[in-house]
Amino acid sequence: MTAGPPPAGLPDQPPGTLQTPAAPGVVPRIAASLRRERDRSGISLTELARRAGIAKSTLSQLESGAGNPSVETLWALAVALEVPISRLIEPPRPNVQVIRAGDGLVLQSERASYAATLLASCPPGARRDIFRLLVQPGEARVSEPHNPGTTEHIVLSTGRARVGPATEPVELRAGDYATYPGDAPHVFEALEPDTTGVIIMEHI
Amino acid sequence: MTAGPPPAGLPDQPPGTLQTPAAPGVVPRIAASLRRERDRSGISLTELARRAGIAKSTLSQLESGAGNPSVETLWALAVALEVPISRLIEPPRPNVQVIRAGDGLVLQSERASYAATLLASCPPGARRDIFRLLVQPGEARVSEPHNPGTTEHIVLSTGRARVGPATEPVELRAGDYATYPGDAPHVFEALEPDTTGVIIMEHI
DNA sequence: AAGATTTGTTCGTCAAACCGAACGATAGGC
DNA sequence: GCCTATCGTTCGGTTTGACGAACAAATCTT
Repeated sequence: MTAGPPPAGLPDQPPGTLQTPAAPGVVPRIAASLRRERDRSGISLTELARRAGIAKSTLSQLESGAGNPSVETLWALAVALEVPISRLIEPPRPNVQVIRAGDGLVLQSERASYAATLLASCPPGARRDIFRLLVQPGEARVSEPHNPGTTEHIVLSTGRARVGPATEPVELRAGDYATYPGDAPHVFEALEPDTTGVIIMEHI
Repeated sequence: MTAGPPPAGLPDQPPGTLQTPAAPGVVPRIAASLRRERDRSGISLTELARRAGIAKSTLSQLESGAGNPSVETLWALAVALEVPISRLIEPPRPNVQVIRAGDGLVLQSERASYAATLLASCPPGARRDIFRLLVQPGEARVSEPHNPGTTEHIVLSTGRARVGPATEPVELRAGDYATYPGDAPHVFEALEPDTTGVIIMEHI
């Protein structure tokens, strides 16, 4: 996105994520994230600090919102918590799903040759969408990049297809599996009639 | 990727037991990322520092590898560069990864009639495993409950199967999708030869 | 009930992240 | 030629993040 002109100044939004009117500092979010993830793993503050190799006093202050940790500190915490660091920094993934909730919703392409059925939309807590694909040979379908951090997984059920990053697609046959970044342009082109598959879109 | 991808933001360390005295790798990666992204956007160091609202001396040292910036600093830079912050911190994710039908780590059941191939093991941060299934008719396979909170999703590719909670399985045909709790006993029984499918095990 | 652990917090110190200014270097403009 | 502008780097000074120790409160032992 953003071929947009660099509007002289204004340090505004988190890139690639949504905006919140009153730009909330990064710090309070990190504080909340640390709390949340630590609670989730059921581990104590002392123990987490020990595993991360940082002083518990530091962690205490970070969780209490006084902070602004260095990347190394935050990285160590992310490792110890076994979460990607982005989950500590970036705002909780907004529901910017292209698809409205509802079962069996079919996303018809402009061309009728491409049909994606939403099987399980991303519920709160999970971070993935699951689609069933049914595609006919023809022009390759080029997908625009999704949210940053998105990863796509494809398992081809039947048929043959050229799949992957627009720059380096690979050919898949029935049973083959491929994964690639979903936040870069990518393609899906059926090479046989009634090519079917499953796509898991994972939002890290 | 038979061994899980380390992509989601953690270094190559075994989750669970780790002592990270110093986080090696993070700072140089940030240095490289900053250079790269700034070059890509074609703006000067001075200008970037101005837009990010930080001293150019700071940015200079960061790009030269001396550093360990605070998150706020790094965030400001990510905003100014119009990239998600993860692009500055995390190692570039690998592009396409393919597991051909027949390849991959196969989890053989006691009975040879059930074969599950691990396609994408749950990387730290993500919370799902993806399997390819190839099952022959015969005795139903009963899975013991997994971790609490686990949800299973199944998309049947070919064949026919009885799937679901042990108490109330349903019959699926090619293309059908089902989801059910994975933390309760559940079954999978192929009703036709060479029944194939995809299982997503989601660990909330 | 008293002692022993473990919980999370607060305080003083040190190292370093950040800043502003000054620096030599390179590239136009008169 | 010289002057000016911008490039990126380097040098003191200030701010502050991270550490270790000491702290009170809760929990487990004995």
